[in-house]
Amino acid sequence: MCKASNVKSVSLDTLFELSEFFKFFGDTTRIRVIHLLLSGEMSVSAIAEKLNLEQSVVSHQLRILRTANLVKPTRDGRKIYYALDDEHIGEIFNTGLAHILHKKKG
Amino acid sequence: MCKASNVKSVSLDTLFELSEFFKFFGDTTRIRVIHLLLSGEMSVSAIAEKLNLEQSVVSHQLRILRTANLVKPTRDGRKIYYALDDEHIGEIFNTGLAHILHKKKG
DNA sequence: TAAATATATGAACAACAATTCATATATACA
DNA sequence: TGTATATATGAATTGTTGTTCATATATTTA
Repeated sequence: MCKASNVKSVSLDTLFELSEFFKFFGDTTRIRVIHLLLSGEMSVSAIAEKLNLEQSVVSHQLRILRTANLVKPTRDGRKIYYALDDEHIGEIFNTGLAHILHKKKG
Repeated sequence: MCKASNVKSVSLDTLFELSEFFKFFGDTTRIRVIHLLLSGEMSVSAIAEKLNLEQSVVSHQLRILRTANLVKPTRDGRKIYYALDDEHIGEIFNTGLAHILHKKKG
């Protein structure tokens, strides 16, 4: 028998995946990259320059995001342009941002 | 001159806070606690029992969430009941969950 | 094909975070 | 007041993660 509740029960497995998913947003470098890509695709070198980061730092973090299918690379010549690959990313980013901004106002 | 964009620019400082905020959701233990508290307040021992975790593990993680004002303790006798302290938490949890569930379906 | 440019990646290192264990604090009750 | 119960916390340990540095791969162009 289940207790009545308005909150859906979530499997242990899904909760684990959920925490893994939030981890992608839980790093300054990655969140800056995500924020940048919200405005559109950008090459690795452009990202590095814009964020004032070493190229290898950006590449390493892009690999993490790419492996998780959060960003998608497209090669053009010797440049590789990265774009957000999931329509939910902006929504999650903005939900968190709304919280932070709301908190700042007191 | 600014380039036209539909995406709000966010300060470095705010992006850092945002990533720090998402970190709270980026741990299995904490996300399980948060999920549990979505149904209502619960004592430390009840949380530990329900999640099959050591009491000190739960207390340590609750301290992290408490310090960030994500949960709020209320003492009743020798028990301390924890409840979610921020109305946005459920929203963020559900936004992430929707993404995970959507992904699972393919 | 050689040089230059753009990106990726492996290994080492450093920083950080979660758990464990022991113990401290606080409350209730006999 | 002494004991039991509930929770918190510090220290040590372990596991994880991000960065750095060196180098590899891929593409373009001279």
